[in-house]
Amino acid sequence: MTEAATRSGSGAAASAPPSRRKPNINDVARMAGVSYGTVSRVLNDAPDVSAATRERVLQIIKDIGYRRSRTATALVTSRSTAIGILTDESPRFGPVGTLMALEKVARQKGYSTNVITVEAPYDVSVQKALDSLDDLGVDGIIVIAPLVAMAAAVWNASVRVPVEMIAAGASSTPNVFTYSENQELGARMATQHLVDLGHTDIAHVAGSMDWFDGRVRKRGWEAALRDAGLAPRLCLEGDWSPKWAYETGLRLVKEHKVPQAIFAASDHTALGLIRAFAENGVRVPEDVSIVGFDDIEGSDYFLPPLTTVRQDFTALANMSTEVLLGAIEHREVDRTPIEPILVKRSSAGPAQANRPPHGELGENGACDR
Amino acid sequence: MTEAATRSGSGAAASAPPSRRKPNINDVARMAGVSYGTVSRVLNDAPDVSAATRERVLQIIKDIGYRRSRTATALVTSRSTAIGILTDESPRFGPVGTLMALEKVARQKGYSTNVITVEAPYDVSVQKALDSLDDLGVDGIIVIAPLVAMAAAVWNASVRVPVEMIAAGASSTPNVFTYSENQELGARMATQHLVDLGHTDIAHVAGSMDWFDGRVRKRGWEAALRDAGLAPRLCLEGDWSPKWAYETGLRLVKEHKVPQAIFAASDHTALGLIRAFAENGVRVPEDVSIVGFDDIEGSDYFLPPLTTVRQDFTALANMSTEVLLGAIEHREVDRTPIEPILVKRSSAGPAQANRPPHGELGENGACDR
DNA sequence: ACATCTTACGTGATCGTTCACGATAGATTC
DNA sequence: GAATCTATCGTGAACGATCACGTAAGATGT
Repeated sequence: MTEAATRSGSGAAASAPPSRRKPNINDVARMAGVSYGTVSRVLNDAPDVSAATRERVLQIIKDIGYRRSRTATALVTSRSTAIGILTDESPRFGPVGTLMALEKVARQKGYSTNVITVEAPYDVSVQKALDSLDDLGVDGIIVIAPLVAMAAAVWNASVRVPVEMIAAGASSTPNVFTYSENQELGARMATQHLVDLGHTDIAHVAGSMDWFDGRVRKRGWEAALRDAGLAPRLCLEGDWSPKWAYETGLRLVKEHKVPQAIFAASDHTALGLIRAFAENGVRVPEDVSIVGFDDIEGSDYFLPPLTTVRQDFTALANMSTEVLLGAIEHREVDRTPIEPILVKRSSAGPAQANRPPHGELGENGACDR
Repeated sequence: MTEAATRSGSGAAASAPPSRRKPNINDVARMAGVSYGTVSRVLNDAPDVSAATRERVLQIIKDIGYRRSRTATALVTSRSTAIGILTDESPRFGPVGTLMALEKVARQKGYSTNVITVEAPYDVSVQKALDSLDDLGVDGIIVIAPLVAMAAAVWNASVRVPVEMIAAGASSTPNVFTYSENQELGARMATQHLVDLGHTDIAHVAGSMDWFDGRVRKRGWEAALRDAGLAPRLCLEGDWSPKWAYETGLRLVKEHKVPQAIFAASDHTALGLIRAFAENGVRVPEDVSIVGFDDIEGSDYFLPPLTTVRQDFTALANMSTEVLLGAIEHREVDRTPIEPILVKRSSAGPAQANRPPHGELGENGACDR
């Protein structure tokens, strides 16, 4: 642990420092022997300034460490080059990954970010957050809205700037446009993988239908089954928690309803399932194949390592900021959704000939609770 | 999925909307029949304004939906009521939890947040980020600095505003003061729990010594052992990953060096260890007791459910913003660190009489790589 | 009735920029 | 050599607030 400040400026942690006033555009102008207007021109790479003076001004700027005040610029231009990000307060895997990626991408494109988290009940918190963001003068807003209720609040809110919602499979409105990764495709890929392995009895242990992710992953599962000419059978809706999944797994075992294969709506769900099965001598993947969704950290070290679907948050962030910036700057951009990828590990194996699909349950297509 | 905008303002998603200009302080003044100075006074609850006009102004403000421009206020007061948060780009459990909690707490105290993520090499990215935050005009900065290299970069940087670093066990400098949860205590509690269970051969599968967390958790383990009159034996330093822990666990099994009990530096580390043991018939907790650190989501559904140490991120965020705001507003605040809590589940059990501690290895206190 | 003090409000300057114009100089044209 | 053009630069106003003063009217004291 080295000591401290080798650099010049005196830090201000302890108490009010005498630290010299920050230089402004007039200081630069004076030192360069020009007017502030000219400095402003070089700052904005505007024409009408000779190469010589431009060079001189630039040099002074570097010398005295001048930095343009974003506040003043924002005030006069009424553009802040900042975007607002709204997200749920729970630090869930998907939203957080998206958030971090979003900040990085936005910064690379010259935008700073203002993050505000919201919580239920959304109708009040979302409008308040949107207003705060508006106060901050953001040029546009990206809402990470995994929850349907949260999205609804956004739809009903009023904002003066462009709003983009990252919500899988949600529809756009005149006020709010939507972008997302193609999670339905991810779910299809997961299910298709199980089909390819020879399974015919593929259940879905779903997430919450209060979440777009839950809805759309279920839809993907159904679609893949349909494409394969298979009937959807067992489908249980939960709340994403390992706890619920564990209890569900226990019930499945007790009622002898463990299917050949399961597409779990998330890795956490898969985790609970696996534990319930392991405790009861049901082997994965020998007795039941499982594929998850998310590829959370550690999922490659589950017992067994989990076959799952990975989303590319960086790509998602890239595309969605591009889309928002396009709306802000009035240009058309491509909006094709990101495709997730299937990560094959060992929790899903080939169908066993000696273990026929159970036939006593599952009213076609219906999802139990 | 309801339709759209029930509220007044016309959203701006599609293209440039005609949306009426935002009202400013002069609009309010005119409508209330007073001068902008008076409006400013009611805005700031300043004296020298009669109850009647105050009421009238307030009503107008509400009626026309006036909201004060934070930009203009920031410009003239040179205070933004915003704080900057610097964090590592990797969405790790601790930092992310802290980040989310920080935003919420700051907002509740009337501050908005500007988040910037940094990545290695830190010496350049940190100074750049600090400068950006300065440009944004933040009143203070909180750095979530789990990595020693990141903290070093902060120490060497220069900033004009108060900087607080959340870094477990790091020391304060004149420029940068430090605050953190008491992770050493957490590690002591974890180790002490193992001692209480009757174990005498307690190893530490550590995190990375490039992280404060790694350093301080190891220190806590050593201290607890010392207090119990036990000699520190096996200690392996890793990189937090389940992968490394898994391989380490495998090695331990192969070399017959599996200790009675292990304090794992993180839940992810514990996860890798458990898998290696499970694959080789070493039972947890019967053959080896394990306690982790973090209480990540799902750790209660590991096989077996993990005994671990939980940190209260909300409390941490509360205290640390309080400390920063104290520095900004020049008042003294209490700085006693937050205490973590031990969550007892089933991965740590009583020592077995029939399994004596191995004695053939571990050069006292030394940590192997 | 005069001076003085309060209370309530208006006014001007200011923060650090951008932007539209106006002004100056030298170069070019006839 | 006068007129016009172009390149370069300076100036004033504006953005939306805050804050220190200035000032008018009514309350108070003698």
